[in-house]
Amino acid sequence: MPARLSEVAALAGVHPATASRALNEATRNKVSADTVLKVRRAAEQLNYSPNPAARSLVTNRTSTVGVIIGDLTVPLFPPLLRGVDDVTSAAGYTALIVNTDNDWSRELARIAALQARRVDGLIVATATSGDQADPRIWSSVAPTVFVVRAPADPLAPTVLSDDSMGVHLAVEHLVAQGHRRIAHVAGPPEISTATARLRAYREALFERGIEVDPALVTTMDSISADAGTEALGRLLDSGAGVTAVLAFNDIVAYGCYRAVRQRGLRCPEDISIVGYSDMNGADLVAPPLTTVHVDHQAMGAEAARMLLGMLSDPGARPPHSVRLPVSLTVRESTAPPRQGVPR
Amino acid sequence: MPARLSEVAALAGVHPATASRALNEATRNKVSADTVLKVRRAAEQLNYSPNPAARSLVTNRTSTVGVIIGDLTVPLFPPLLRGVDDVTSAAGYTALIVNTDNDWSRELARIAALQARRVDGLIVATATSGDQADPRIWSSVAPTVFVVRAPADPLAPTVLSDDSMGVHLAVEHLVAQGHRRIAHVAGPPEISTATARLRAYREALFERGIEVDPALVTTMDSISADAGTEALGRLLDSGAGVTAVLAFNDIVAYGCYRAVRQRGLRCPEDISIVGYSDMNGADLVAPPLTTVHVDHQAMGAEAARMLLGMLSDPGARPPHSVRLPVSLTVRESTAPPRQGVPR
DNA sequence: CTGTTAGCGCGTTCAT
DNA sequence: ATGAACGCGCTAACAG
Repeated sequence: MPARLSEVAALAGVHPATASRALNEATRNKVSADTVLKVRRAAEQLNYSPNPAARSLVTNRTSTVGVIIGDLTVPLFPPLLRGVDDVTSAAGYTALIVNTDNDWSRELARIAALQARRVDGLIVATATSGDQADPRIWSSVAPTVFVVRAPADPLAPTVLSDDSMGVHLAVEHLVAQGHRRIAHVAGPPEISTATARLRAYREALFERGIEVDPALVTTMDSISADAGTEALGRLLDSGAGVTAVLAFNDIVAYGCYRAVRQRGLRCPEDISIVGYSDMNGADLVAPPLTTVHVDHQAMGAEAARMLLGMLSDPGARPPHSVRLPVSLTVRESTAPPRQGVPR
Repeated sequence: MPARLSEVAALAGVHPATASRALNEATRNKVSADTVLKVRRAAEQLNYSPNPAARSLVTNRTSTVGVIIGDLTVPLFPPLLRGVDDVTSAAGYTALIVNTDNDWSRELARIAALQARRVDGLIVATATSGDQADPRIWSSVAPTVFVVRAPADPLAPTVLSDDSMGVHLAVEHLVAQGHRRIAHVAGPPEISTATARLRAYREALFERGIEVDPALVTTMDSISADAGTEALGRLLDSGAGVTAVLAFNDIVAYGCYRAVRQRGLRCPEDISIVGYSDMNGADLVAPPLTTVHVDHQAMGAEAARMLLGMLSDPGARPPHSVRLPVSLTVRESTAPPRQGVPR
């Protein structure tokens, strides 16, 4: 049982109210310098830490934020949570992390649990662009920041990465190596990032004066290695003359590896493959994957900073959404096409 | 602002204390059946949920448990947390997850934060067998269950997986395919699982009447793919005549893949490789990895159950530690040795 | 079975 | 600058 404020006050020889004022940043100036010192000493000596329940009860805040994610085993989430945790815990907040399993009813249940816990704010990484994603579902619970996935309401505070930039970097890299027949294995259109990357892919080719051939795009209806294998397999068998592939993400790229191998082709000698995300382990596969590096930790940190800003100044207008830059990590899954660089 | 208990009571036409009794499982029997009904109806109508701060203040419990892990990006943790979360949240508890980054000072700071939050219990997945790991550091904060890693005190409640069983399954599989020269790329001796697996490796060979050749064991001083590449490389170059390798874990196995490839050998045709953990993605590498499957989700769930048991009956003696069984997932990284099965 | 009373540990008035 | 008094929302002890 830790010490109470009254014990600290007694040891310091002051009234509990004074001790409270001395210990709290905001009210410290209403107390003489040396009583502050006495109280702090006493607190330290007794190893005092305020009872958060008692504090919550009067301040009506919990210093907790809920973080809603789909599936923790998806490799983008651990670094994202790390980023969130770094800034929240530095500010004295605790993150309550919730796994929805990408199940909407489960998500609703967990939101209710977070509400019951009286979280001060919410960081949501599960919003999809299509369905029932009315942002009020979250923001009626507490101030909310969206991250990684775009919410239905474009005005809601959001932290995304720059998909357009990533795709342009990838295409740029392939084109510089001499590729002209660059395929795209796209994600399902109800995922906002899938449509964004597809659009950027077309743009990037167009800007470089390369024919945008619809035959070079396959759309998966789910995101998995198997879907990638199947999708690229079709493309390869169609005789479209592909020399390079931009996969929707790293997992799909792994599936593409398999499709290439199954046909007795080699990566990168016969086909170059570029992933997206630079997930944990992308350097360990064979060949090590060239991929767009997304700094998910920075995204989590930025989302947390944004949310804490909203909490510290509830009156202010919601902050502008941001789109963080990405970079290209070149490894060994890309090389010039067989026939060499045309001149 | 959610409804308060007094409002529910007013709507139901009873005293707040009665409403409280009606709403709480444990005291419900002290109230007539139809007042329970009235109160529940009122609560539902007002969308009542009790203020956890107020409740904590009087019950002196927070219905939270702290979960301490090393690094969330290590793939065993996400499923483990999932297991913890499943059972804790079903019991009305919230898990507070803490990343120590495998940094001891950071761990101490986070333990302090959890203590400040008044967690009811602790699940610790970071204890190493060697150094400063006095279990009292944790158990002085709250009742504690250790999971995945063995604490210094063997009597502390712990959930481990059966390393011996896993190694025996792996060796059994290799021997059944005709391997006799089975190497082991072992982890550093200060990791408790490393010594356990090494011991089991020797045992398993011995029990099958196979020579235990010290030249077939390399010890890494850190656990990484690079260390695995380097370690198996030495073994391969030593001319010890290895036909199969048991790696400390999957990551190390990936490193072993590289060592094999670098020498122009092939897996599994020239060298069979077995991993340990069956981490996310082990089915996606080439060749898909044969590995000992550890059910980390089950371990997390079991640890949580154990902890909740301790919390619900503080008087009882601490529960016995358990060691959960593992299984072998056979994929394509193992095959009979080149010269075929000797008879 | 139900109402009354008290108090959990704090921050915040309002006096002094 | 400090002390006194109050109340946040809830459960527990005690009456009736």
